[in-house]
Amino acid sequence: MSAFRSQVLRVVRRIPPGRVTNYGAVAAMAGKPRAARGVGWALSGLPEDTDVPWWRVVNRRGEISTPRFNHLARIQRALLEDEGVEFREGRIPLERFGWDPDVEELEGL
DNA sequence: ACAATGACATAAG
DNA sequence: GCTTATGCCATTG
Repeated sequence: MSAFRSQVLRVVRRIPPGRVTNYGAVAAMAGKPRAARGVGWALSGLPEDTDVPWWRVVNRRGEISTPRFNHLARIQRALLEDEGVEFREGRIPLERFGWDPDVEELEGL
């Protein structure tokens, strides 16, 4: 278990329900702004019973980046919709559901 | 240490 | 907007 992976999981756990973020942002919050791929790897090894909301992590376009040939993508979408996240033409409007620490404070004002 | 892989990101055509 | 190419980071053989 690398420190990087622990950080990634810690960050993903902070993502509020009904919101999504991208790998790059998670990587940045984990301390490695360019480790988006590392984040993807970290999430790929998560167990099903994990307490980490990995489904709130999508790619920069707001699309589900999980393998299309796997059930994973399907359950991810189901979980997101269940939290109130809307899918627009197969992708999520990051302008509304995209989560960023800065935006979080702006909205909280 | 090197090469290859991956749930990525960004730039260029 | 889509397809390629390049860069980046962590992990594995």
